[in-house]
Amino acid sequence: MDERYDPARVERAAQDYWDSRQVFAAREGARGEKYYCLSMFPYPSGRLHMGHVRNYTIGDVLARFMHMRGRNVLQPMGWDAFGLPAENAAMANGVPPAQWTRENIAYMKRQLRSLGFAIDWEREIATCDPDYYRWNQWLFLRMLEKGIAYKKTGVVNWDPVDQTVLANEQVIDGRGWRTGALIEKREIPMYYLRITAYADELLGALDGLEGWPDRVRTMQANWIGKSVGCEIAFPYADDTNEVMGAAGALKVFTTRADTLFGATFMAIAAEHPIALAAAQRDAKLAAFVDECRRGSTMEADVATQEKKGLPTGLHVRHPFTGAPIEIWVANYVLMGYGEGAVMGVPAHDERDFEFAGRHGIAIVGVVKSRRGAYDQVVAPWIHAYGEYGITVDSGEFSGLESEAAVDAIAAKLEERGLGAKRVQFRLRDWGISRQRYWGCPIPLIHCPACGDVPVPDADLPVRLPEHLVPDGSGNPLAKTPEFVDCACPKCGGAARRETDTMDTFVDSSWYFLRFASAGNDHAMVDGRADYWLPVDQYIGGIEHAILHLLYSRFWTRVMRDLELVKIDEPFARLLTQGMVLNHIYYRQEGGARRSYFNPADVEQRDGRSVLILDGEPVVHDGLGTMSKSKGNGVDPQKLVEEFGADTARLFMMFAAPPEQSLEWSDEGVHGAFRFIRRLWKAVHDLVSQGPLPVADFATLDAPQRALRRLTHQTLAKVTDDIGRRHTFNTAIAAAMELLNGAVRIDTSEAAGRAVAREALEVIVLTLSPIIPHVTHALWHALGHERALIEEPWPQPDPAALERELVELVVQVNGKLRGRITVAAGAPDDVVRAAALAEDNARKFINDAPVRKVIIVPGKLVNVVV
RNA sequence: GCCGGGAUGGCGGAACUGGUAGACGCGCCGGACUCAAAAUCCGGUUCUGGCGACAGAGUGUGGGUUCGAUUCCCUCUCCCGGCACCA
Repeated sequence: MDERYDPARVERAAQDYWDSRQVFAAREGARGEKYYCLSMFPYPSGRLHMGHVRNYTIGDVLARFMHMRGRNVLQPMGWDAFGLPAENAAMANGVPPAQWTRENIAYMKRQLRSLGFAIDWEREIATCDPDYYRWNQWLFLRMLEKGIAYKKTGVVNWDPVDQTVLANEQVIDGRGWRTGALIEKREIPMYYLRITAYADELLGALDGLEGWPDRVRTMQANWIGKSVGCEIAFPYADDTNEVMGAAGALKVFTTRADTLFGATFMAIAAEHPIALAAAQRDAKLAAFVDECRRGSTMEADVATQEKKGLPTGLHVRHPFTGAPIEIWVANYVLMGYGEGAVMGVPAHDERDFEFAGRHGIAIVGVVKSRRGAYDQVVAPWIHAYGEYGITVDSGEFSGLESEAAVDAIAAKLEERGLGAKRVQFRLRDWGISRQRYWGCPIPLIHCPACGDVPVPDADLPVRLPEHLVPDGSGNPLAKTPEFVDCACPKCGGAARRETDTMDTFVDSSWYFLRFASAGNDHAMVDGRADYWLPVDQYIGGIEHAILHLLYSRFWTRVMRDLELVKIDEPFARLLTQGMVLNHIYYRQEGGARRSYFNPADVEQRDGRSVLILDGEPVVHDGLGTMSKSKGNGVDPQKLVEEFGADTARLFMMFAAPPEQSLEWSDEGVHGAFRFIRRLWKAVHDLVSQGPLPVADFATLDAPQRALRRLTHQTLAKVTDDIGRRHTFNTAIAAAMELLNGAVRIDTSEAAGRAVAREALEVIVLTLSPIIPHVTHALWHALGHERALIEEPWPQPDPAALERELVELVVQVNGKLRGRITVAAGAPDDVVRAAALAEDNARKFINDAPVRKVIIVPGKLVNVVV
């Protein structure tokens, strides 16, 4: 054994061993119970960053741990390879997205390999490969047949200068990132997936996902947002009838039908048909509708913008009193949600209250709070106004509890055909059309004679041409006749191919199934998926808590209903890793464009941030997730080259528990390296003292017994920390303590060496999932023939854990005053007497009468005086 | 704005079910080794007072429950994630 720890040599040797024996190639039915361990696959942005290292190390630790516990482990890896950054890179460098993406994949794969992850690379997939995305297309056609996929219009960000659709990310303060032009909303036809048809099931099944963090389940439940309420139709008054050209009614949805008699205005979206009709004869209104059309489609922007509204001069009639209620156009009402209209009840809804206050609309209180006594609803808004209570001034419904009033009003509305109880979800259908090049083509053909015609299965995949280079003005597919021009599959006439591509969330909604059916040319999934699925442990960033995970749950159910898989839920257990954060710095360029700078290139000078290169200031934009678009990623490559993969892995796992977000800093990386070197030296020193003795643990002296106890305590703790708690940082800390104990033991005699050896072996075995390379070498050095990866996980020896004496803390009135040592398992009266006799405690008891003594076994005694 | 999460020494963090606050590591200070430096090893390190034994304070803010609160409840502040076309 070398005296010096040489990470590069050690890591090459270990990786060669694993590779040459195909240790991580998973086979269906081999070994014990299956364990499918999956980390979210990366977008191939160019280089790994520390968030990836964190994510994949967590997965690898669990995969290797379970391997040692005898499970048949599958840990695959692939590439979420379609998406916007490839198009941006193409615009910047003139390189086709396909080439850029494949080069990135090659580089990042080398990086992943150098980190020594126990991945079955035979199952690797990239979503930009036709062999993969043909099944997106195939399933989309099945959804179309079943009515799960359908076409309707949707709103997009339109850049009028570039004549192109922008992603939300490309809209900065309402302007296009390249052109700086004011963005408009534009309605275009798109394809949608009917996820709302599964809303109830997706919500209900959350209860059964016990292996998921509560916070994720809560977020999903809130996102689906089931509310039971009432649909109410307000018949048009004569003026509205006239403008709309026919009699009708304005429909709204409300959860507070009990406040119906307090409705003093109606608010409709700018795109609502009544708003459009009214705008035709009112220039001011037309200008306002136009203003609403500009600006962001993002909910966060809509929710924070100043709430504006304008009266239409038109009215509806109250369904019970017949009183006229004026219709307003409001910028906070969204056409895409509910009916695109809400009833305004200022007395009992905070947002309506503010709106009414600003526009001088009447406030009519119709519910009296049960607890808070208030006579009248007056500014400022208080919480009690919005509470349930007893209805007043509500005609025949007065004097009811709110809950009863909702039911009574709904029943009466239904009787009159003016409404009914209804369930409303916040969740909207999933729009999957993207007006972009680098994605999976939607397999449809538009024929002037036959309409929208699906591409026949036999013609799949519709291949994406890979040589195009986008220039920022629209989708290059639309300008490529070889792609667009085609024959109609039905009539054979000239037709145009659909040029929209699919949302990349489609790609990631089922990749975990394809890993389990890798290489099948004839089917999307096969029986192997039934063996491996569901994923036993899924690991990924908390930023995916809603969209990706919800879409995957939905897609899996669609495949279940098509009898392609047998599971309902794709992921049995979920670990949501916290973000790795770094500072964000940028400079404003032309248009709305910002160029970002890596924090490593920025320094603080006289209290401001400047670029080291030119000394000019940059704007600090807080902390954020490491990402390519913000330029704040940290490449692990230097770390691996300088200290090795084991140090990088150990440091990352030691820095914080996995679920916690983490501000990046490489302070402390020396500590991780130092620990590995200390462990190496400890093993080296022990084995160089001569042959390792066979242990007789029955005749140990006190320090040796103490070390043995520590060894087995540590083993139990590390097993629990890795296997149950997933707190790798505390597992590592415990192993460090054990090493501190092991190097202090006297090894001049055989018994001491035996106890030290046992301690070192426990460290090597239990840390092997985290630092697999160095432990692979050390295991051999400790005299073992068999490779560490083939060893089972060790069991603690209960006999080693026994102790005769325990130390208890003595408190007086809850304050720590002293310590006593008593026999383990001593009866309460003995413990009590010892505590009352403790010198320092006695000073604080000071002859006062003892009112109570609380004994927490093995921990403390609290004397209350 | 809405939904979810977080805040503990100079720094990362520990305290798992309400029971010793600060494990482990970094940094820093002192010492050993060295011609010297690096590396390594030993000791110290929440703050205040005290030579010390020890005492007082202390887990973002303000309140509450409890014999006892970092942990439970309420209020506020700041930070992070998501908000449907970043992935």
